[in-house]
Amino acid sequence: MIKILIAEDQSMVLGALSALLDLEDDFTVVATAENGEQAMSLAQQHDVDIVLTDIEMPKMTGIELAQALQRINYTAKVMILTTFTRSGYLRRAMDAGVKGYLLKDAPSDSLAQAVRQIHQGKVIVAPELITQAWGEVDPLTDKERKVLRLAYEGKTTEQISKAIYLSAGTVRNYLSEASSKLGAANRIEAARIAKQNGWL
Amino acid sequence: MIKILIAEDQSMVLGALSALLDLEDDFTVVATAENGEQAMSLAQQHDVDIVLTDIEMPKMTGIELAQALQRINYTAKVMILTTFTRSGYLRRAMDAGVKGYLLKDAPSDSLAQAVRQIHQGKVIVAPELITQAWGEVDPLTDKERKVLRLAYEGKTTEQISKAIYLSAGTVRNYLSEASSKLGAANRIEAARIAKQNGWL
DNA sequence: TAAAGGTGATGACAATTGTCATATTGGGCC
DNA sequence: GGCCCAATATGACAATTGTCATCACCTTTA
Repeated sequence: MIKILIAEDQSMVLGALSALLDLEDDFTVVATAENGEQAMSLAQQHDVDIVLTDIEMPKMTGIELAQALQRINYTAKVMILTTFTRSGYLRRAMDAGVKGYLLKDAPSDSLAQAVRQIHQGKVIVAPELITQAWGEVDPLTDKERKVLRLAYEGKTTEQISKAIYLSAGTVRNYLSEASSKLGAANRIEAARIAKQNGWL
Repeated sequence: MIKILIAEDQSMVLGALSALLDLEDDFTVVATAENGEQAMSLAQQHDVDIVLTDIEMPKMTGIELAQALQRINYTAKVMILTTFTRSGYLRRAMDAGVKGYLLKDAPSDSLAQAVRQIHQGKVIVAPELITQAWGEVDPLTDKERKVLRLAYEGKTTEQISKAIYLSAGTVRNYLSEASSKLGAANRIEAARIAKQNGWL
């Protein structure tokens, strides 16, 4: 019997996934969580084989969850199930020791199969992502990322400079540099590109 | 037996929802679709009681689907199941004759109950949305919306003006007007506000 | 210790954007 | 026809943004 813990912040989807996996005779969903923190504590309470988690969740993302589990040498295999096709996410997930990365776009009957394969020790990555995975690397520095994130929210140069304690001129330099690295014509486009690649 | 058609673009979620609803003895999922167009044609082939659909889908949104079904006097009751809490969406859904608007955040066991109630002729709206629903009305004109959408993508005034065959000056006027209506300091913030309210 | 490299700041200039007042145009409609 | 209105344009000006060269300070490292 493969013991599964599911973490997913949309209750409806969580319940539905749980129903889907419970249909399999060799699976049992031992616990469910609506955020990463809860999943972390439930994982420690239960004996679990597979942790199936989304990425974007309140309090703790799925990737942070994987990192935290890795840090305490937790033996369960972590599997990401998400909509995000950003190569940045995949890379970070692999670094966190994740054993599977599936997309919610994949047919629902492929999930059970993937769970079994990962349980057997294989590593599964959504085919759509394999090619692009080792493509471009995030070219942004931390400062550029931070500045770009604020610009993305519509903050002006002035507001950004106050928010992160840098001079307005420096902020503009970072934005300009980011745009140029990303081949964008302005801060908005730059932010969109970064966002699309999971760099933001 | 309540006959259900499900439209949802994420296969995994579609399959999971299908599994969830099939657990109920009085339900039968007669068809599933991955976009609105497909749902439209399947609805016409099958005899269906409830159409359960997401909003954002390729080819045809859930709201457009509801409108199309309303136009041909299709008798099935349409139910929206989505993540979007934008009041704009809810309003447009109600205008399209939708009988239920649930959030994916709601507990999964509330879905079956809602389906039954809607089947009995009730109208169900997620409680989180009821209060804000009749709040602010979309203040944007069609042109403003169109211009703002392009600006949101990082297009410059010049590019926008070419895309929609208006002078650059007029585009700037529209953007300025939109910002002022929305209380935003610049186009980016304006676009974000509009987006948040489902006006974009 | 000197060279190299990273981080942040400045100044200058052009381009773009935001704002506003004021045209122009082409319907509806009395 | 004449009037009103909405949609679109223009021009002018200030503010913001994008770009670039250069400088000042620290660390790191050879």
